[in-house]
Amino acid sequence: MGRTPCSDKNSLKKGPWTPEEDQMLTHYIKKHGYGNWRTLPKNAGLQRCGKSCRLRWTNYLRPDIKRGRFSSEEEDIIIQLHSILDNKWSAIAAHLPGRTDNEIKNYWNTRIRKILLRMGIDLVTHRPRLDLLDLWWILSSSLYNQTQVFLNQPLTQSNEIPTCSVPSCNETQLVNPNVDHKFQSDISGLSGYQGNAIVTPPTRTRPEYESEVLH
DNA sequence: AATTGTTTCAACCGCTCATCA
DNA sequence: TTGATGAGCGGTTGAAACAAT
Repeated sequence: MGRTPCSDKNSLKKGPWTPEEDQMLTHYIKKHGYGNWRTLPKNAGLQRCGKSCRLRWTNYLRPDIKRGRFSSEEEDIIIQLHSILDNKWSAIAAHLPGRTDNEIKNYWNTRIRKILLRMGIDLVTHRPRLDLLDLWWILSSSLYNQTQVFLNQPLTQSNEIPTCSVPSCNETQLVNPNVDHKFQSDISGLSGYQGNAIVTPPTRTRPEYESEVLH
């Protein structure tokens, strides 16, 4: 069915709110409550649609809004709830007093999401991405073997790099393939990740890791 | 100092759901 | 039961701020 955008009607104003508009909306709601959002803008003397007024009020003007950076405790909650609720931002926001769904959604998309991706963690399952793990496994094992063979072998006249086969899983220690230096600093600011995925290199074999971490 | 690239976040859009006549 | 309407949600956009070169 669909719905025409409210701003198409009566050439209502769009874009950033001015301090005057904020004041008019706040004053009206404090005096009358918000009741019907559709009729509110007209009653409050605003050239905005009800939807825009509701969004401005709930995401910015509401007196109980908590502004500023998310604490590490809040990050913990967001990450853990996201693993349960997925992108149900309003449901997640219900557990974080003073935070809006929009704010949490933005925070997830701009910060946490990137960190988890860099860690090689699947954003849907909150588990390590095994496709990346396998790829890294093959590449690193191959490189390791090439190095060992090369070091143990007398120099050939042609200086060719010897070829080698990929070892079995049991022979190779596991580290998280996507850990880099930037990640180390990111994760230090992400105390919340209790996730299922961080592995301390390089003390475990892959089968141990899979049985311990992935299940 | 100027330019370019990246990040952040407020705001919009389109859709679904709930309610009511 | 059905269609109209309002509220709310999640995805996306774009401008401003900031960082890097």
